[in-house]
This record gives sequence, structure tokens and C-alpha cells, in this order.
Amino acid sequence: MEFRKQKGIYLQIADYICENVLTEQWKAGEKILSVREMAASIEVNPNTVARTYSYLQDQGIIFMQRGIGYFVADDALPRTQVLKKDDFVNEFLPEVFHTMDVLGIKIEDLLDYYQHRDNGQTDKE
Amino acid sequence: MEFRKQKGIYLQIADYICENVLTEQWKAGEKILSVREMAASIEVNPNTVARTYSYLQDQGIIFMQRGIGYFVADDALPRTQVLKKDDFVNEFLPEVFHTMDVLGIKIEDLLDYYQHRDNGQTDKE
Amino acid sequence: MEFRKQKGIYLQIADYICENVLTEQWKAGEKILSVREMAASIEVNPNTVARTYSYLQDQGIIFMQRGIGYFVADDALPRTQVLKKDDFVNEFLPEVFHTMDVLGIKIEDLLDYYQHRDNGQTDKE
Amino acid sequence: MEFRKQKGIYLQIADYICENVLTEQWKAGEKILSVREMAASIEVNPNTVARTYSYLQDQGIIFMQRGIGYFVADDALPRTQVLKKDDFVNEFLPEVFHTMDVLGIKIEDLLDYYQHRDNGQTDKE
DNA sequence: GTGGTCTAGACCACC
DNA sequence: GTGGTCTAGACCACA
Repeated sequence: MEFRKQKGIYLQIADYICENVLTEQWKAGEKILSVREMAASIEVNPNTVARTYSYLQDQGIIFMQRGIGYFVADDALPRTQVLKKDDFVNEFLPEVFHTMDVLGIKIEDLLDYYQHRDNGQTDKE
Repeated sequence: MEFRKQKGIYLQIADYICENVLTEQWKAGEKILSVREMAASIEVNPNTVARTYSYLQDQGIIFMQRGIGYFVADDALPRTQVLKKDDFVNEFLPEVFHTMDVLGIKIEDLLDYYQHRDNGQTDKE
Repeated sequence: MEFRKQKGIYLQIADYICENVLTEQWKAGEKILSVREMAASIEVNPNTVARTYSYLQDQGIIFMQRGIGYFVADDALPRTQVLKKDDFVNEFLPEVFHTMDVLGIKIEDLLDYYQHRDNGQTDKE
Repeated sequence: MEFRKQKGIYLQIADYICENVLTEQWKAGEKILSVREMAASIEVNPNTVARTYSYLQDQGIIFMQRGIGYFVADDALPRTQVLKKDDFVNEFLPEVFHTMDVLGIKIEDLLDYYQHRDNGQTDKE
């Protein structure tokens, strides 16, 4: 049994950045914090942030301009959605469905909860 | 940004026990590990396990026989379902729905995934 | 023969607090001593007081405001009465009746004592 | 606030002896444990037991035969009843009645509990 | 052997 | 500052 288990910190930072992209708080073309600034602001070793940035650059979500800094890529939003949607559907949903089985929650119940949740964004148009 | 944040260890242990009850790997009336055995097996302080057991006893999921040990309660399964269903619906589902919004996943997509998942338990009866 | 036997200290502290609630020396909404203040004032380990407060919070007799402190709950008085009435009837009264038997005191004698005690609140209305 | 507070140990030993007299487990004329035996059996300093015996001898509940030991007095039972009845009525009952007031328990409730307690010794004849 | 309790001290999160 | 949690170690009662 593992307690303090968690995803690598660099992936958590990536999630944090993706969250900002997905919620459009960070938009295409915007400069993001430098490796050192980010590291200082979240109190993490700069190498860890560098790894995050490198990973996100691989994913085409941010890009680097040597000597200038990192920027949100033009198609960061759809790429991030694709990346995270994949995680969500393949890693996360199966767990959710399993939990529902174990707890005896039916898909109809879930629909119910969805339709009656606080922020009624369901049928807005 | 928080990296080390987590539920208390004693609640994680409770979750582990609940999982075993829910999946019926531990059945009503069965003796569970003693406080000290459990503590040794998961490498945690006995006091922490004692707190878990005390919490689960309050919830009516396990019961104690002084000088003998702890046992799975007769109605542990339904009680655990109720307990966890609550968590699931109030803590977990809202997050899921928020993530779906952000990722542009519609409830219909989710239904789709549900109906086409591996173990086709959807409409068996 | 046991000399040092007693209820757990944390329960004795709970009794002390309940007493203050029952006699309305502590009223609904009042802040009570912080865990550390109480611990210092009664010369007990803070963990022990924390356990007492946690227990009383479970009972709905006090409530916590994170970073602020603990307060007497709105319906502390009735809840305390219920809690203690239970103790009185199930734990205490049987002992009293047994003692009366052993001492040859009849229930009528007890009624007599009740009606002639100092503060004649018996039949005031 | 005092926790390990209690009556003097010598009085607790006296209570223990009185209990045995009242329940007629020890009868008039029987020899009781020697000071040293009693002290050893309850793991207490012999001086403490000596004080108890001296106190009970003053009350006429036990008597001593020099070089032989202590014995239960002939009229130990009634004397003990008187002694304890006094305590019960003057020390104990007022507390009980006060507690009942604070808890909102009426004398009629108490009669009820008395008549419905487990061992129906109420109207045996 | 079982669990229950208390202590001392540390660290963390929240306000 | 507040409370929450965990640890290590001790002691007690019950069986």
C-alpha cells in the first residue's frame, strides 16, 4: 500500500498549465512564466519545470523562442483537449464506471445527477 | 499549487478496507487484521490504524470484540455503499462533470463510452 | 480492586464541558478555549483535548471554524441533555438502584427525600 | 481540573469491605484478611490497610483480637447500612437530584425507570 | 495476545 | 494564530 503516492510533480505542473489552457485563461501566443519564474512561484526546482515545459513542447502545446521564453502554441487548446480527452476516456472513465458498478449506481442515476447539478449548463444554448 | 496534499492516511486505509468490503473480498463476520498486524503490513503507526478502525466502527462497517479483534459487520456492504455513494456523488461527480465541460465531452458521449466499454454489463438482467 | 480506574481523560474533559453547557455557563455560539489553551489550563496534552473536541463535534455539541476556534453549537443544550440523560439512565441509575437495595432503602424513602430536599422545586409551577 | 482525583485509598478499601458486608459475602464473626495479607492482595502499603481497619473498628464494623486478627463484628451489617445510608442520603442523593434537574428528568420518570428495571425486585415479597 | 489511551513532539493546512 | 495528522513509545484493561 502506497500513501504519499502521486503522479510525478512535473506532470502535475503540466496538468496545471493544461487547465489554464483549457479554461482559456491562457490564450494562444501568450508568453508564459519563464522556467525560473515558474519554479520560484510554485517553489519547485527549476529542473522540474524545465522537464514540464519540454514535455508540453513535445505535445505541441507550448513552444520556445530561444532567449525569449515559452509561449502558448496556436493550436494549444484543441491539442490539450485531445491529450486530456484521451486520458479522461481511457484512464479515468473506466475507473469511474467500475466504481459505479461497485457502488450500485446505474447510468440513469448518473444522468439524473448530471441534469440536476448546480450550474445548469446542460441545456444552455 | 499543492503537491503533497492528500486525504489523511487513516482515511486512505479506510478506503482500502471499504474497497475490500465492496468487492466482497472481505465478507460479513470475517476477522480482519489486528491493529498491530495491519500497521506492520502497511508500514504505518499502530495509532493510525487504530484511528481508522475506530472511524469504521463508528460507521458500523466493522465491530470489535475486546481482546479478540475486529470483524466485518453484518451489514458492512450496504453501509459501505451508502458511505461511498455519498462521497462519489458529492465529491467526485462534480469534478467529473467539470472536467467533461472543459474537455468538451457531452453527456451523450459519456453514455456512448459507457455502452461500449469492455465488460458489457450494461443491459444484462 | 482498582484504584486508578477511571473513564478516559478525554471523556472527563467532555463531561466538564457538558456540565458547563448544561448549567448554561457556556451558551450557544460562545467561543470556547482553543485546543492548546484548554490543554495548558488543565495541564493535559493538546492531543487529548483535540480528541475531546473531535468527540463533542461528532455529537453536535460544539463546532469548529478552521483557523478561528471551537464554538458552542446552537442546539448544544438539548443535545447534551440527550447525551447525558442516556448515560444517567443506562449507566448510573442501575447502580443507584442496586445501592438502594443493598442499603435497604425503598423507592418510597427516596420519594420522601426528594420531596423534602433543600430547594423545594418539586411542586412549584 | 483534577483527573485522577478520588477519595483516599484507605476509604476506598473501607468501601470495598463494606460492600462485602452489605452483600453478606462476609458474615458476622468471620475473620478477614490480616493487614499484611490484605495489603499484599490489593498491592497497597500495609499502613494504608491498617488505617482502614482502624477506621472500620471505630465504626464498630470490625473488631480486632490482638495477635489473632480482625473479624467482622456481630452487628456489622446494620451498622454498615446506617453508615452508608447516611453517605447515600446526604452526599449522594443531593447530587443525583441536582443531575436530574439539570437533565430535565422528573421524579416520575425515575419511578418509571425503577419499576421497569431488569431485576424485578420491586414488588417481590 | 487483543484494543484503548495518553504523551511528547513534529509537520502541515488554513485564516 | 487556529486545528489536523502522524509518529514513537509507554502503560493499562480485557481475555
